[in-house]
Amino acid sequence: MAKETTTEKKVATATNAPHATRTTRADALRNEDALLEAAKVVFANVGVDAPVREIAAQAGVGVGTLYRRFPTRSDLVVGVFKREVDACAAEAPKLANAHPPGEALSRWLKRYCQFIVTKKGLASALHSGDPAFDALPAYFRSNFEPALTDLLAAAAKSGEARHDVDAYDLLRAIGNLASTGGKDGPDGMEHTYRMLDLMIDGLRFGTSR
Amino acid sequence: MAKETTTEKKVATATNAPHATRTTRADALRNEDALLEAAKVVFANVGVDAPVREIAAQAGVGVGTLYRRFPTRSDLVVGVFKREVDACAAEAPKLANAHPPGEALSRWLKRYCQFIVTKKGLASALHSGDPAFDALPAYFRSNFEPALTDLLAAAAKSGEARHDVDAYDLLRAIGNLASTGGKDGPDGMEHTYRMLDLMIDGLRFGTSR
DNA sequence: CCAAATACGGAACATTGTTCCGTTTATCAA
DNA sequence: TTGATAAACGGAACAATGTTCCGTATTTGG
Repeated sequence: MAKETTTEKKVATATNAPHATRTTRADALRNEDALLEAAKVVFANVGVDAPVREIAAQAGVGVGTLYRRFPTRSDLVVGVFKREVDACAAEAPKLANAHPPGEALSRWLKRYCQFIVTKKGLASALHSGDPAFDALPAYFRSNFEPALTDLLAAAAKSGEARHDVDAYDLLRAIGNLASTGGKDGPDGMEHTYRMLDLMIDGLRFGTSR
Repeated sequence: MAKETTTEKKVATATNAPHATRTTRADALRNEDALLEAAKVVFANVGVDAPVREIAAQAGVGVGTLYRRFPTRSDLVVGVFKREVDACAAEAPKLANAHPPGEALSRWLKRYCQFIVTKKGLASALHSGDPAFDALPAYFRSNFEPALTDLLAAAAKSGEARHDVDAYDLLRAIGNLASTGGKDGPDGMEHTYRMLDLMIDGLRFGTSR
């Protein structure tokens, strides 16, 4: 019968397909994630030129494993960047579920600020001319723009934001705002957050009169 | 002589100052220059991350000598940059002596274009955030602006250039012009030179009416 | 020409990048 | 469950480069 106990993902052809393609091993997936997490930490602490060994150690794997998954440093940088973009973008719908539209919007914009600031180290690498990074701006936009568009639309609908603000414009504006002043300023990120609040007030202006 | 073995570095008696400061040795000066010249060539061929050994070899000295004179790579980059600025700026008065004012002006601007193009490799290093490079923009300006100001003034006086062009504006404009399009374009530097000629024509416009 | 100061060269050491292969482990069919 | 096998692992070994150190050579001043 249907053998529901062995719900293998691979379809064996009628008689036999000895070992066409196995599924990627579970430990490999785990290690890939551990490496990205480790790289994120080490990049933040030591910089994007941190020794490969240190990243491997932080991930608890050997350098061979690192090189197998990420043959070049660019691969690792790209991986970390995309992972962080994914994580940040993924918070938008979560916040939208957990809070009123205006609150969700302002919380996510703050989260986005943090993303910008912590990725400042990577930003310089992105502008290094390495063609491996060419696709990242598009990735950035294709993830963040829809996320913010939804938040903005919901907030506008509930009267907590104006209707005439373009998501991408806002992403760029806040990106510039947060990339100067950084977390190492005289008062940490406070200045950035104050500027952000100002901008959020601006978003509200003219609504719900 | 009291103690044959202990006459180490005794303090000179009051009557004389034995060797307060010697002049730097001639070979040291020669080597410093050789290192800068070698670094210029190697940076151009291999990039600013070229191996230290290669630069030392090109200069015909040991790595110890290189490190003695330039403890960090930044020191070497700064040295090369300043040396090239000096060389380029120094040509202005020479050209002014050898040619009519208008000709001297256009020749020097062409020479300046070459400087910009060949230093494009260094330019990225300059914007790397290393504080060692902080002083270079000012050095650039303090050398080039007076040089060009003189050329412009002479050309204006002889009716070969208008009077209302600011030297620094012109430096920046031509710098931007030359830094895009570089020597590796489809037709070498020809495009850049054509644009430069256009600008020089613009300088003449409205004169000698 | 001599002695001292100075500079030199490059071997030795340190750090980091990269490859390679014997061993371990997860997968899957029986 | 088990065993064969592909997949993945770890880290030693090798390679490239950065940096230091010190015995030797050269220059300077007298």
